Amino acid sequence: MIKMRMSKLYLPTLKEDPSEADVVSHKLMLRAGMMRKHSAGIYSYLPLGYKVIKKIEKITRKHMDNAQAQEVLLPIMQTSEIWKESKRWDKFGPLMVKFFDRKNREYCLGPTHEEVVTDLVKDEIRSYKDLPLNLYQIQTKVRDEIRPRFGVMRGREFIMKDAYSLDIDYEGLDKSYQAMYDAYEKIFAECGLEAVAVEADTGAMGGKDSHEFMVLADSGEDQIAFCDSCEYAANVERASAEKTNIDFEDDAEIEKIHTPDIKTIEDLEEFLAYPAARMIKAVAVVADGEAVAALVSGEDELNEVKLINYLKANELRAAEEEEFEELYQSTAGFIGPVNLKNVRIIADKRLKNISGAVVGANEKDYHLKNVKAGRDFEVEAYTDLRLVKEGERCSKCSDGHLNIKAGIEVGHIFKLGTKYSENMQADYLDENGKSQPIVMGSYGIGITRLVAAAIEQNNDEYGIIWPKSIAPYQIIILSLGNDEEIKVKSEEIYEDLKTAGYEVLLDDRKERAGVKFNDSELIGIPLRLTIGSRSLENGVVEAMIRENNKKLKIEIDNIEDKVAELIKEIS
RNA sequence: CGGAGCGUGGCGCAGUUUGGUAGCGCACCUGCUUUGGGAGCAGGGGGUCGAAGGUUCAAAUCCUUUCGCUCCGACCA
Repeated sequence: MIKMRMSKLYLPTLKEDPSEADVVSHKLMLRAGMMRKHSAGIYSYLPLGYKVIKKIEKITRKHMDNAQAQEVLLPIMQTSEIWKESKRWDKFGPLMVKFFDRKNREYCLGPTHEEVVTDLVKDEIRSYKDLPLNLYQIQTKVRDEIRPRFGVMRGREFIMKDAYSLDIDYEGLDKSYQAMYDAYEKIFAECGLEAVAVEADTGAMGGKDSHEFMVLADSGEDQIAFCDSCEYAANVERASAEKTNIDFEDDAEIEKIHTPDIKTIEDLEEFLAYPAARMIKAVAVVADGEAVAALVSGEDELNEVKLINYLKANELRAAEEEEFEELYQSTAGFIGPVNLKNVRIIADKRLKNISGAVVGANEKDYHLKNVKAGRDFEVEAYTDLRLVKEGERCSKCSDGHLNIKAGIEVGHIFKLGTKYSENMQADYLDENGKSQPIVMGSYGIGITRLVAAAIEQNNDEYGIIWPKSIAPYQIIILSLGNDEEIKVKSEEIYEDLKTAGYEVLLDDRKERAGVKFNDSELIGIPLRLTIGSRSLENGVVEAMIRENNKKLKIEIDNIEDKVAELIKEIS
């Protein structure tokens, strides 16, 4: 058996917070010697960090295998052809690292593997008898993120478990999807994480249903709306709330008003003494090069994801200064829907019957009041475009209200449908000998992000507190002092516990007690056994449970039984 | 890409405003003491001050360019 003595372990811990980190998991992963940065969003994992990763991978494999998924390993280097076939070469665009080989053939480093899987199975799967199938892998993904952040939370290189289900029809997909949903719940639970499934947007993956698995943490980059009464939980990108339409029942004629240098809703509220609900906010965005004005109430915020989905656009960005003139014949701060030419106007459904509204006049320093929808302007469509807010009424049940919390997306599952199989001609023959596209799903878990999420959820002022299922070691033995008897006893206990099947780390370094105590807390090992002259005289060692930092004396004579008992109690 | 900030021994920082012999703490090496909560004393090693160019008798410090990193916004596991 391999001896893991701390004197030989490559574990460079840091006493001070590194200046490059300011999120707790990032700081602790560096301080605990789990990893080191190579470049922005790219890390080397050191022995301790890699051990945790392997633990999570093992748990993931177990539940994937139990769900009848089969592990494969797909190429990291992928030809541009398959991406062009699926029509995502441009969609993923700058997110992909692209390069040419010596024969001038173009490749990318795989940011995800839908294309490869579809390409792989399309020649092998000929009949409905070959389906269903679920293939998964655990592999490094490369995405040239716009902004890598928070250490391993948003890296440019990260380890992901990705699975792809292949079914004959949507009914089969529903089953495959549910199986993955269930497996995910088990995986996160076994990793000791509190994760919740929420309704999600499908983004660049496409498809219809989608759930994200979120670990609630203040440092999370996602906002999630939860109903306090029913089961409803959704990413705010998608969440909807019950809001009444706005109508001031005011038929007065439209009127132009001078509003010098009044550009924001707040300024207007003050200047006109009208509530924000009376204003219409027109947000100028350019979607795939096309000018769009999105209308929401002055008291609401535009939800860009909802807009992009309505438009079926690839890219959405705010209009630039010059574009207000060129594309909108308007001016920043005074844009409005009345007489807005050659611009697609999409409005939030709350504005459907609005009257008596105030809008920009498309002229510097002027607004229009008493504006009425339908009479003074037309829109292409009324649809849900607003971002939900804390406390609003739930759209699923009548009596609940929405709470908004931050979360870290650790898993995401998609019902892809036939988008890839159709674009890439992955067909099978059904019972009637008729060619049908394979119905697909895709399922991801960010393994390395999960490590960070686990730390975000389990830490204190002293360091990491690993849930025992993913801890790099379950037990750490501190051997204090230079006394020969202590060294011998420590070795003995160490060997016994190893033989009993535990993963044990022995701190045999020539360090002072304080250093050992602090390092053991920093690296978050669930159970610590301290062996020193003070306790040894009385035939006991001191145990400390990292979870609650409680200490107790245990007798050396029946140490194995006592350790088993303690480990069992630890979560 | 837009906005903000930072690059000085391995790590954390001071020094830059006002140009004039590169410093502090931690870590590291040697010796002695200490030894259950990040030790003490003594001695020691290590930095072309992110890079390039310029101004100057003289540049970490002033100017120009450039690269990297972090944070705030749009992307995602």
